[in-house]
Amino acid sequence: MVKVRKSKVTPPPTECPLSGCMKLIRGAWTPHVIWYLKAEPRRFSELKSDIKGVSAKVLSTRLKELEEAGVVLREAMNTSPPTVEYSLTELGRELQPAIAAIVSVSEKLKKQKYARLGYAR
Amino acid sequence: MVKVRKSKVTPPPTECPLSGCMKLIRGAWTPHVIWYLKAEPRRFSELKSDIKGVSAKVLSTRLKELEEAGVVLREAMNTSPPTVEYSLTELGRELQPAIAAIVSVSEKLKKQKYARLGYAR
DNA sequence: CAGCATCCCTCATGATACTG
DNA sequence: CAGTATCATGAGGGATGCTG
Repeated sequence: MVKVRKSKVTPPPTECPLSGCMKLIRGAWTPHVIWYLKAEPRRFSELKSDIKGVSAKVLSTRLKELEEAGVVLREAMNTSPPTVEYSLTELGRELQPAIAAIVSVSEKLKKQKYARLGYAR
Repeated sequence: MVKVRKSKVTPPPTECPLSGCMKLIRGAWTPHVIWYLKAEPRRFSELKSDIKGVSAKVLSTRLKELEEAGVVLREAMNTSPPTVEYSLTELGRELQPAIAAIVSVSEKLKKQKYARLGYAR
């Protein structure tokens, strides 16, 4: 009989903190949005062309979710034609390094994989 | 006429590095797997009970993907009954802080939101 | 114990068209 | 420009049952 060992990793306090994490980065394009907002505020259509392949509907949905979560700030400018600028909130900016770290790891993994397969040259 | 400003964010070298990122953390349970492997190797059924709500099928799929990607190491122990231990590779371990950072931000956002709504007490 | 095979079903995404 | 409405699709996920 194999005994199930007790996990040494403490589970989150109330309910899964990872759930919150998942809600934040849910959606295929969420990392892209945060990525492209890192340097400066961007308008809707700018983001849409920054992020190749995203549809207006999905982009709009993500932006609304991120705004609701407190990651992104939406600011309608009183110009003609009307423009809207999106930017990262202070907390939103804290997500940037995390995403960068994941990207970095995935880059290293890619290289490692090529080497493993002998595609090094 | 509104001019579309050039983005100052450099797009990834060859093709979207964020795609690689997405592939890494794709799947609802991927962060959980990495989270629960951070301290020590875990067996399949241990992980399954660590991660409440995950099905064997999905867990198995994620583990296979992560192993294929080079994030997780699978080691079959020659015991009876057979046991299999999963652990993080060196690069896999680099993902841990990133996930922790995202969790941290999501916790802060949650508190901020409660405060905003007046549920502070 | 450690999975794989199957069936089903929901949700996110994509495309298209339209509005303020 | 900055979206919303509607429809169609399909991949990911859950449940169950079976194998080595």
